[in-house]
Amino acid sequence: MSFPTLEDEIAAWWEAHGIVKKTLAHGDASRPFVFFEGPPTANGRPGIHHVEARSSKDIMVRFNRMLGKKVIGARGGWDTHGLPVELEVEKKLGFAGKPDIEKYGITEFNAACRQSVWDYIQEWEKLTQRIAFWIDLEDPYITYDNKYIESLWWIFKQLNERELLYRDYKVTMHCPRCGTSLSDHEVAQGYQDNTDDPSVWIRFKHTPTNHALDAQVADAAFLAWTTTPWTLPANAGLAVNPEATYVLAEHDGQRYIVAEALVGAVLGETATTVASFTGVDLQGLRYTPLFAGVGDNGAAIDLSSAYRVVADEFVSLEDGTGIVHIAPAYGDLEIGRKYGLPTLFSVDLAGKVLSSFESLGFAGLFFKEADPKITRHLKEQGALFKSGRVLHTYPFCWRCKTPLLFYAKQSWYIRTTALKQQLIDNNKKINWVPEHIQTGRFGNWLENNIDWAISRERYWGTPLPVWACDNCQHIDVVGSLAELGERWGQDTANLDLHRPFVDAPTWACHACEAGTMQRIPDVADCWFDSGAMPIAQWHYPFENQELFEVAGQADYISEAIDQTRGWFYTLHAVSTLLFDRPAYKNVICLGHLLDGKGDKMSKSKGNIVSPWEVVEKYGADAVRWYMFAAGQPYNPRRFSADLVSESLRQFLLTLWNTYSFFTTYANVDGWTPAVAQGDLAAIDRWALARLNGLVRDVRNDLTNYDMNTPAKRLEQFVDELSNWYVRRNRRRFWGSEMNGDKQAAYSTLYTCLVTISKLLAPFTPFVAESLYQNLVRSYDQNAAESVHMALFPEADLALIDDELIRKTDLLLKAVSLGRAARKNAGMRVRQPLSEVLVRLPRGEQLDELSAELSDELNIKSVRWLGVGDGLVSYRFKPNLRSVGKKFGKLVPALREVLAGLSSEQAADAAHKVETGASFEVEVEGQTLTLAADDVLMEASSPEGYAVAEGEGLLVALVTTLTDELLREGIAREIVRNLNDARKAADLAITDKINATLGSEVDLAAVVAEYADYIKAETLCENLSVGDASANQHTSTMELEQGKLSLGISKIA
RNA sequence: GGGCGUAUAGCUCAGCUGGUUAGAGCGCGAUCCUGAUAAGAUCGAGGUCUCUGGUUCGAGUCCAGAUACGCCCA
Repeated sequence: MSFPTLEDEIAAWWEAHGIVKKTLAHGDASRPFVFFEGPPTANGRPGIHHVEARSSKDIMVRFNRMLGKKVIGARGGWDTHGLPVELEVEKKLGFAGKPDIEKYGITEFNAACRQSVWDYIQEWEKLTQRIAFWIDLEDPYITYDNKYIESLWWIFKQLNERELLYRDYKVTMHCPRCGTSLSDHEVAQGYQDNTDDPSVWIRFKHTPTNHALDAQVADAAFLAWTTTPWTLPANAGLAVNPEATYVLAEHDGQRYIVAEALVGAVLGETATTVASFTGVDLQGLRYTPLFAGVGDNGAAIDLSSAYRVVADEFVSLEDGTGIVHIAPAYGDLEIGRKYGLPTLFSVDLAGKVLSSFESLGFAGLFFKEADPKITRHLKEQGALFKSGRVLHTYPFCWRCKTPLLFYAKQSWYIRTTALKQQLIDNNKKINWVPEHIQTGRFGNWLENNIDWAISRERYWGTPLPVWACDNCQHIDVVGSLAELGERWGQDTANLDLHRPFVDAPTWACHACEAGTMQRIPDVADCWFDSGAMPIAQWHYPFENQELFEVAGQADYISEAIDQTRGWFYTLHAVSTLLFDRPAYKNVICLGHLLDGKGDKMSKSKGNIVSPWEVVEKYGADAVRWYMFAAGQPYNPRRFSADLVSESLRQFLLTLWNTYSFFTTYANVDGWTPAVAQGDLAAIDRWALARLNGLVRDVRNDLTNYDMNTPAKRLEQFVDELSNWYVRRNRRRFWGSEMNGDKQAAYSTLYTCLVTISKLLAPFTPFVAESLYQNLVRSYDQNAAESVHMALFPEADLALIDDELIRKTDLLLKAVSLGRAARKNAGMRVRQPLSEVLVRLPRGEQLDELSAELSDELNIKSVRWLGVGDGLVSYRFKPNLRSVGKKFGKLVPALREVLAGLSSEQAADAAHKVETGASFEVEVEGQTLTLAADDVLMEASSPEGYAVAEGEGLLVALVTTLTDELLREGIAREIVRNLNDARKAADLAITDKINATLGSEVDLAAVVAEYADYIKAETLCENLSVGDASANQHTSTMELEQGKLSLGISKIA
């Protein structure tokens, strides 16, 4: 059995019959199920984690389609813009940064980017198909399409009209040499430990205004610490921790304000505390600026709100002075904005000190070189408390090793904070799997929402549709190609909406009638592309307006946890901004797949598992099944190919074996499902009860977006079907003529297999299809053409006989104990025994299943033990669940009292408990009344039997062997060995034989009594005793009496 | 540094509102069963449930703190 081969055949059959297309179109349009495909970029190879993600998407889509719904949005989608794409191309072209791109030409560069995003498209499509993630790959949405971009423009215009689009500073990590901002990812690559930097403590002299503490802190100075003296000319404020304690301390005749926790470290032990304050009280105090503040590009700036103390949680007391110098332009922009501090500048984008500081002698210096000069200047001004050097971690450009600047640049923002409450409220309407994301990671993120910095000074992306007047700064946001054409006065039909073509249209500003409207150079954050996909994939509102009414909000999406602040957020933000509703109703947030050692898979570690390797070896279904069954997909999980192999053997092969058992005999008997179901035996009713319970549960689980629990239920069921139902019923399928009982066995197993094929369809589409085609379509051409267009099974609740299921569970336990008892007594199962004694838990009886028990254990009779028969004694334990609440602290003593009951007391108690009556015990001087349910009663082993016990059950075997039993045992040994011989001789199961038993052992009595039995069991026509003839296959078997030779020959 | 999550047998994972001897599968050893089985059964070896403290008659489970790892953010 090769699953990969089977899958290839099924895939070919799907292809030949157009099944994927038919299925995608299938379903009741009045019951839509909307799915959003989170677009991957195809400029890298798909990994095994993509198999996980795509399987998780597929299973829910398939399931809902099988509920009869019409799935909308099952189409491919490709994310094509963004910095990662640009970097990839830069690398290929050997570029060192933006100047190289400008030199090369934006047209050519963007053409290269457009090309590069498809590098691995074929592999993505192949893998998507191979693992049967059924989406329309012929009509994907592509984020660089003009139509897609036009929808984004429409969104920008909406936002602008509602005043949600604005321009402000944003701190970026800037390389002064390359003249570009770096992405977080790039910055992370360039941190260097042990960077030698200055470490200076600065005095900020208090200035009295109208503050309550003015008098107290008169003539004192705030002490702040920094390792970047070059930012001091841009200082706009000082920050303290609102909850920390600060002191006014005297040191060398000077007064300083520092955090109490750091006073020793900063001022030394000799400092004396004059007064102390809570941080929040210092808020609003003012100080004398060190430098004259300078605005952006040297512009004059309103300084009325500058040079004061603010209080914020972010201030730490671990190092420094507990007072933090704030330079909004160089890293503290959020704080500056939060407290209304102006954004002052000291160096420009090339890292050179601004010319405004000319008179101080350090203008034009590179910021690192300016550090000592600035420090000396401060010393001369008396503002330096002390200085030194420090080794710490600092970021450098990963390309050119230049130290990076935190730099506030003008940037475009979407004012998401204006809709913070709506974002939070809409999140409450989303069903998160797992739940904790909703209030945890995602909820917290929304609570701390900051405006969305939407612009990037890059090339390959959706151009912001913002035109600005070069004279009066008037802004015009363009919402469509048509609008652009109108303003520009030219036809835009063939205009590529990418730089540099989109930069060409200009027009006269009608606000000032002097300037020219020119597009700002920025492109959009590519997260905006994917967050807007619900709208842009349909080119809404320019097309598909009716469809969008339904398709604009997803029933289901799924991606990995790293998308919380990525796609999950951008979808949510765009949908809330535009429509004030969540973009998706249900979301499964996958955990990451880790490698065999628990490490993250990454290219750099070289521990990526290729999906192809696993899929080719074990098949897509095995991989899919592993993804669903191996654990909750939202937990991080370890992955290795061996684990897939295990899950294949464990589940798919067991199922397959059960299925081949069925087909083998159905073929022998020419059985078809178009006949009456026959007389159901108890075990048939059990199987159908379990099956319908399974259907009910699996349906319910999947409805709740749980894919792991149903996978485990299916594993459990298939295991029981194979190892109990089939094993117990082999005899019913084998040999006898067709009758009501055999019919019942066939139809029961058939029903189970057909139902499983449908239940499995969302999980393992190939195997499910194979079973379905052979079991259903081969008999019924009117059935749905593919299992994937069939309806998901519905449970017949009337068949779920819980009582029978419970009893069968008990029976299985008794069987298991019986096998253990046989093992303990050294009694092989083939040797019949005379009697088994079984003590069941109180109130249980298994009379109607006793035949199953004696047959399975090969024991002639079953005797149920009761309290009155004197064979066993009893012992008691408290039933903690009920007794704990009643007796509390007495429980330990009660446990001892019960354990120490005399045999008379125990027998007496057993009689009472057996009838459901209560009994009394003395515990620590108190008389406690114990109801029957307050204790657990266990039977103790009777003497002289082979015994096993557990879970309230006791099984004891009578091991005395009579001659009669021994003869039967020998007969069974012979049957077993003859059947082995048949197998060894490669006979078909229906071949008839002649058999010869050797004469080494006297078997006259056995043969006389059991010849018919042996012949029937082995399809033997003639059974003789003597020497095997020359044409017979011979073998030898061991009996207690000695060796016995066997010979068999096939009857032609 | 912050938020969120994870930690149970050699491996991969269950363990419901606190309850009796903490389970399953794989792997290992032994024995057995079997004309569907690449399977299965029984027994065995393998656990200080990451650590420390607390609540409780009772903690893998609840609370607090710590450690390690992952993701996101600084």
